[in-house]
Amino acid sequence: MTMTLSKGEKTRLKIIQTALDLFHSKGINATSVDEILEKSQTGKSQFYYYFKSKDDLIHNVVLNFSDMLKNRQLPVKYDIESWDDLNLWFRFFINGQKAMNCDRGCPMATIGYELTKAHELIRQDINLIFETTIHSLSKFFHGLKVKGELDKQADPQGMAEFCFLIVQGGLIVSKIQKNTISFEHSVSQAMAYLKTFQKKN
Amino acid sequence: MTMTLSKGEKTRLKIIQTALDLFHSKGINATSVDEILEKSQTGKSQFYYYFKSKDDLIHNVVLNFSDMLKNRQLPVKYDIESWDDLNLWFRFFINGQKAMNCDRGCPMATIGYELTKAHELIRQDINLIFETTIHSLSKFFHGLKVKGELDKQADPQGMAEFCFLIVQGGLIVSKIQKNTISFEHSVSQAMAYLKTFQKKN
Amino acid sequence: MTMTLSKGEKTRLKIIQTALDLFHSKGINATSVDEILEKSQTGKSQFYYYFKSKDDLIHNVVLNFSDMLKNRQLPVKYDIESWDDLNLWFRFFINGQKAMNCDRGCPMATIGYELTKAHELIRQDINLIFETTIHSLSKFFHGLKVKGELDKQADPQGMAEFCFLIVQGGLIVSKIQKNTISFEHSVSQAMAYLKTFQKKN
Amino acid sequence: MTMTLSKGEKTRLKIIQTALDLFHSKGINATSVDEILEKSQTGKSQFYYYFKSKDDLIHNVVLNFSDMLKNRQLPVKYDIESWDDLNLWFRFFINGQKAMNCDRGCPMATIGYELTKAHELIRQDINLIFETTIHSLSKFFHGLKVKGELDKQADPQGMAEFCFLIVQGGLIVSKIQKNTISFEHSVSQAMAYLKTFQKKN
DNA sequence: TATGAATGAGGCTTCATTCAT
DNA sequence: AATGAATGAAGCCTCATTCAT
Repeated sequence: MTMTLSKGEKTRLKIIQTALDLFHSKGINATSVDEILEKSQTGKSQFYYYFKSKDDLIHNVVLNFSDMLKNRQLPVKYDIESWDDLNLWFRFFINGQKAMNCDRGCPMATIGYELTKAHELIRQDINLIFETTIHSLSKFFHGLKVKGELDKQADPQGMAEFCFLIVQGGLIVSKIQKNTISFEHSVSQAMAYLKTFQKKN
Repeated sequence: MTMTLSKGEKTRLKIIQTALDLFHSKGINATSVDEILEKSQTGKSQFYYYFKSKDDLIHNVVLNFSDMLKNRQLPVKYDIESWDDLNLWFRFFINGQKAMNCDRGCPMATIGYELTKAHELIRQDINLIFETTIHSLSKFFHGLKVKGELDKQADPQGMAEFCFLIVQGGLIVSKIQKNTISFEHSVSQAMAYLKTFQKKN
Repeated sequence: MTMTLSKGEKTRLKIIQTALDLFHSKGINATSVDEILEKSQTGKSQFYYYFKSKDDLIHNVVLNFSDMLKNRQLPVKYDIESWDDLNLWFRFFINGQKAMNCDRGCPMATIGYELTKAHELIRQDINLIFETTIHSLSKFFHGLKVKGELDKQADPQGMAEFCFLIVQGGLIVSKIQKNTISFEHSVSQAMAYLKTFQKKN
Repeated sequence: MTMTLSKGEKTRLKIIQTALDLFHSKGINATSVDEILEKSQTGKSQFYYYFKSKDDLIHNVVLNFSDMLKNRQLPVKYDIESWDDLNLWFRFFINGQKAMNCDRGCPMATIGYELTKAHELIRQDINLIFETTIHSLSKFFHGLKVKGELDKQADPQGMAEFCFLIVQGGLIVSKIQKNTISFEHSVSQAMAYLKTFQKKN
C-alpha cells in the first residue's frame, strides 16, 4: 500500500529520517538543528514550520519510529513464530552492529540515555516502543505455552523481557568493545536457557 | 591508606567528581564546562589549568572511575567469592536504580552512548572498565571451576560477559521504564541459568 | 448607516482590529505578523494580499482608528457640549484604565513611542488623530467663548491642548503606577483650573 | 567624588549607557543585543558575562537611571527650591525635546510603554523613578506650605503629580507633533494654575 | 481570493576556549 | 595556582516576506 505524500509531508519526513540517523549516530545533544537541515537539504527555517522546537522534533522522531515498528516497516521480523525466528531476531541486532562496525547502539536507547526529567513525554514514547517490542516476544512464548510446547512454570512475559534486556545490553557493550563477542556469547546462553523450558515429547 | 592531597589535587578531584555526577545524570553534551565549575565552586579558568579541554576532562573522569574501580573504592563488592556475592552484585545495581528513582543508567554507558569516532581514546578507557568488571566476574566462575564446583562445559568468561550484559541492559531498560521489574525478572532468570552449571555433590 | 462588507473587506478589517488590540497591549515590535494572523484566524499569506508590509498594516491600523474617530464610532463622546461632557470625557479615560487594570495606555501613544524617523508617515497619521481630538475640545471652549461664557483672555486652543496632555500623561503614568490616583488628582486640578475662566453672571 | 572603575565595571557601564540611549530612541524591542554590543564596541558574548538576559539588562538600565537620579547625576536640578527652579525644571524637558528635534520622549516612558505583565519587575523599577521624581516636586510645595507661602487648601502631593503628568504628556505629544507648542502652552497654564495657590502678602 | 510551503536574515543565548594579570 | 575579563563560533528559534498553485 503506497501513499502519495504531499510536498510538505515529504519534507517533514525527510527531516525526521535525517534526524533519526544523526541522533542514532551522535545522540540528540551533539546533533544540531542546522546539521539536520543541511543534511536533509531543507531550507533554514522550514524546520520551525514543521516542528515547534527541537524537543518536538525528537518526540516526532520517536513517534515515527514507533509507527514504523507497528506497521512492520523495520527490517526485522517482529512477529516471531518459531525458535528460528527468535534466533533470527537476535541475529538481526548482532549483524546490524557488525555491519555498522559497532559504531552505534539501539537508536532509542541512544536517545533515551540523554533524557532527563524534562523529557518525560519522550521517555514515555520510547517506553511504549520497548513495551511493544517486548510484547512481540511474549506473544511468541505465550503461544508456545498455549500449544503445550513450553513448561508450565515458564513465564512468557519474563522471558520476553529477558530477551530484550540481552539485546539492549548487547548493543551498548558491543558499541564500547567494538566487537560483538560478548553479545554473541550472551545470546547463545540466553537461547540455551530459554530452550530449557521446551517440553520434550 | 590515606593520602593527603595538595590544594591543587583537591580542586582537580572536585572538578572530576562534579563532572562525573553531571555526566551521569545528563550526559556529556548537555553538561557545560561552566555548569561543572559552578557546581564544583571552582573559579572560571582554573579548569584550563588542570585540563587541556573538555574532552580531556571526560578522559580524566573515566580514568578516575577506572582507578576507583581498581582500588575498590566503589560501593560494590567486585571481588565476588560466592553465589551470594554474585547475587549482591546484581542487587547493587537494581537497588541503586531504585534509590535514584530510575533516573540514571550506568555512568560509563551514559558517556559511551554519546561517543563517536572522534572519541576513540575515551572509548578505550571505558572499554577497559568494562573488561575489568567482566574480569572480576570471570575470576569467580573460573575459581568455581577450578574448585570443581562448576560443570566442565561451563565457560567462565562467557558467563561473566552474560552477567555484565544483563546489568547493562537492565540499567537502560529500567531508566526508560522507570521501574526495575524487567531488570529483576532478568536477573532472576540469569541466576537460575548460571546455577544450572553448579555441580551437585 | 450600515454597510454590508464584502468577504474580503471583513477579513481585512478583522486583521486590522486584531492588530490594533495587540499593538495596544504589547506595542508594534513585540507583535508579530504571525500572531496577528493566528488571533484573527486568517490564513498565512492572506496578509500580503491585503497589506504591502507590516508597516503598511500599522499605517492602516492608525488610519482605521482615525476613521472611527471621525465617524464617532469610538465609545467616547467627542462632541463636547457642556462642562459635564468634558468631565465625562476625562472620566472615560480614567475608567477605561481601571477596567483594564491599568495594563495599557493610549493605543496611539503606544504605537507612537516606538516610532523612529523611518516611520514618518505613521507619525503623521497619529499626529492627525491627536489634532482631531484636540480640535474637538477646542471647539467646545471656543463655543463657550462665543456664547460669552468664557473669559476674554481664555485661549480655547491652549485649553484643549492642556486637556489632551493631561490625558496622555495620565495614561502612561497610571500604566506604570498601576493605579489612577495621580491621573484623577490631575484631572480634578485641570478642571478646577479651566473653570477659573468661567464667567459668573 | 570620582571613583576608579575596574575594567569590568567600565565595560558593564558602557553597555548600560549605550543600551539606554538606544532604548530611548527606538524602544526596547526594536533594539537588538547585537546592536548594543556593536555600538558599545563590546565583544560578542561579553554581554552574557555581565547580564543574565536582555530583560536583565533592561532592569539594570532602569536601575542605573534610578541611581543617577538619586545621586543627582542627571542634568536637571531636581531639588527645586523656588518657583523659578520649578519653571527651569519644566523648561529642561521642553528644551531637551527641542534639542533632539522632538525625536524622543521620556526614556522611562519609552521603555514603560512596551512593558507587559511579564515585566513586572521592570515596571516597579520605573514606578520608583516616577515616585522619586514626584517626591522631589512635592517636597517643594510642602516646603512652601510650611513656610506659609501656600494656601491652606493646597495639596502638595497632588500638585506634584500634576506637574509630572504635564511633563509626561508633553513629551509624548511633542514627539508626535514634532514641536513643543502644546507642551509649552500646557506648562504655562500649569504654572498659572499652581501660582493661584500662592499667598499674597 | 485563498492556501501551504519556502526563504534567509537576524534575534537571543550558550558554548568551549584564551588572555592578561 | 588562581582571577576576572574577553573572544567568536555556534546553538535554538522567530521574523517579515515571497513563491507556486
